[in-house]
Amino acid sequence: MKPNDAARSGPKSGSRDNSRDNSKPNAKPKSAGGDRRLGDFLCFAIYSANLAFGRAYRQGLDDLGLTYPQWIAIVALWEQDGQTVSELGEKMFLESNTLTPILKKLESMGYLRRQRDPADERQVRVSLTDEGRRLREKGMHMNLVASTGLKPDEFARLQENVVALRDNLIKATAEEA
Amino acid sequence: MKPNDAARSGPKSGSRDNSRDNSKPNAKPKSAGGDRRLGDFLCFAIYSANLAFGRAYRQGLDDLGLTYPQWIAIVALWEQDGQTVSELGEKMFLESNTLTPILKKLESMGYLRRQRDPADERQVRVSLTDEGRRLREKGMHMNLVASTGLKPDEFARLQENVVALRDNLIKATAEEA
DNA sequence: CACGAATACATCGCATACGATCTAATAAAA
DNA sequence: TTTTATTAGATCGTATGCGATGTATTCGTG
Repeated sequence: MKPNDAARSGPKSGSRDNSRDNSKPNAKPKSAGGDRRLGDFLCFAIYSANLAFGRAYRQGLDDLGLTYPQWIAIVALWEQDGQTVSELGEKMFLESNTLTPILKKLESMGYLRRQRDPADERQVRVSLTDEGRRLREKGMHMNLVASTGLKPDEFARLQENVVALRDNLIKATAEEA
Repeated sequence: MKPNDAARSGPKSGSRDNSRDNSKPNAKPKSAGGDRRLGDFLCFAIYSANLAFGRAYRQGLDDLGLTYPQWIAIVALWEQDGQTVSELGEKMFLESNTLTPILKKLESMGYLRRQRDPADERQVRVSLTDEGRRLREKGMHMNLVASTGLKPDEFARLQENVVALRDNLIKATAEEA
């Protein structure tokens, strides 16, 4: 089978039409209306930084045999055990449609238990098993990437600003509903 | 929305202290080993901020009929047309396994063309169609969320720090290979 | 108590991410 | 010039995110 039947052949002379070369508008367009370059988007900086973190953490997570969201769930449960799916979701900023499969997977791996709350059968309480706690301890010793290249004060301020940004975005998004 | 406290009437093995206290060691554990709370992880701040951005942008993107990575691709191609898949991937921090399906989708929507470079048939050059450019212009006028809640100087510094963080992570990850 | 509304999860479909692997085309070496 | 290695995309399987929807349980009101 051909690797690609589309995108093949074409009138396409050697001149690749860089006619559209917007490489340098003029001055800083900034937040005017939108003709900004990719590098000017804060959202893209966050998006790509998140990808970078995922890759930086991959080795350590592979050693644990976990994915990133799985690890987050373990950490969150270690902080407070017996949370409901909703509560856990609030902390992880995820909803049941995303969280349930992750929790089921972790349960199948033996790291946690999911059980309906007898007091309210709608709710599912999630709690770490001993093995899950051991995994969390194991993760302690693995310093998952320290190479942020930021000075301590920059690091702290960055952390605060990112959190503030996140919370503002969430608030603003919720408001316009 | 969240009336009850967790930790109550757990059906599980009784003696687990739900309120997992985590006894503050003394000072900031920081980069020590890892018994940090979720909120102390910079990676989690970035991760959740990225989720927040995705939600904040969703309405505007829905109006365009695009997803977030699709929109990024359009923006990147508008900056420079006729890029190869690799070049585009470098800017978007994605590889062909992720990028190809996105580009194929955008092609099927009529926003871009994918054609093998006659000079090197291994490469695929991607270029916006007129319709793709129109979409980019349309996106200009939609100021996708301004509510970061940050003062301009904070915003700029945050942007720089996030970019620096990302690049350092990538460099560090590449080095240990 | 009946019954519709609200709540808490779960399921489904689509769209990323990404490791592993494949193919075709080109480059490098023998 | 064969042979081999490298390169650029594409494909596949797995795991998120998330909108839309389904289902069981509980709540609220008459």
